[in-house]
Amino acid sequence: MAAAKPLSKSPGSKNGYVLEEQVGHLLRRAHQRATSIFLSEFGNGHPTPTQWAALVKLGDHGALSQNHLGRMTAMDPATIQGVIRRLVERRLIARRADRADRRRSVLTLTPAGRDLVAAHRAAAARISDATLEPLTARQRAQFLDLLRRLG
Amino acid sequence: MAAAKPLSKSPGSKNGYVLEEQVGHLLRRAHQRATSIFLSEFGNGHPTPTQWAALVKLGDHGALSQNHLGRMTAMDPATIQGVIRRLVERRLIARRADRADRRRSVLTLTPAGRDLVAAHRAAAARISDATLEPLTARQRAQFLDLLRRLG
DNA sequence: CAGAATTAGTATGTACACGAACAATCGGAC
DNA sequence: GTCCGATTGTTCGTGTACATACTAATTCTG
Repeated sequence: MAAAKPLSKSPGSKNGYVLEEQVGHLLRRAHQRATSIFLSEFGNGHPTPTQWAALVKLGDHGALSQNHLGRMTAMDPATIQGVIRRLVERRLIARRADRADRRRSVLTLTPAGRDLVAAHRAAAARISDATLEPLTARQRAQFLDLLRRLG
Repeated sequence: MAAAKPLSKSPGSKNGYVLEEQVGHLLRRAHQRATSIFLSEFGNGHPTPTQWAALVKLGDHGALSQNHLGRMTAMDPATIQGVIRRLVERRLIARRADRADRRRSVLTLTPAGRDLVAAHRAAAARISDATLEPLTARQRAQFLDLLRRLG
């Protein structure tokens, strides 16, 4: 017997490999959920998660080059390029040439960008809370700790 | 004092909101890392994580409609559409019309698809292991448990 | 100081991810 | 049996994510 037909019961399979038990799959789903919560809380009025990350970091540090900001927010040069372009188009970030290093452009928040960050800090905190909502306080701390180790 | 200049020291900021302590950011980074490990282990010879998920699920269940498979692998209709299209182009999945329901198309693995899944199960298991490598055995179990609750 | 290695930023191509809108079809209420 | 709501699959638009490849500018090294 055996072969062609799918004889297994629930999620299982021939071997012990069950998709929904794999870290990668679970991480993908958790990330999807986090993103979805973020977008619904921030409304369609933009700042996506990565855009928010760039704005916050720039607010914290004042002025950074594009690639430097990318490193701080875990985006490679090709990715941060698009994120910054859209934020510049929306006039939340300003770019000017760096006189000291002509390869670089210096990024800063515009007044509108600063306002937006200030206005959304509370919502951002709520989002983190909502994302962890299924866990108890102790579990949250544990989870964040383990997630950080995985970095 | 205070105002315009970024006076804070390390990652911190005016308020208590530190980007690298937020779940969403940590999940994004962890997911990036998992994807990167997956791609380097599977080589450039394709199956991406989502393609792998679709292939495995289809191997486990034998025959499914496209949207149904999407639900099982956590992909919305628009996303699974592209994933399946690419797998059909690579002749790893076959689609035929469902006579009972003319909206649906039935998906199955081709022999090549079945072979690929069989040949890569071991590598897939290694990937999950490598992804959890920074954690001890107990931490891994804990982490997976918490991740599942977050689903 | 000249050449080599690095770094900043851009462009292109592929692949998720999802909202929104759509046509075709199915199922059930009546 | 017909209309209505739900489902299947597609397309479009926007936004990550990354490899690769390329230019320009800077820094390192001999």
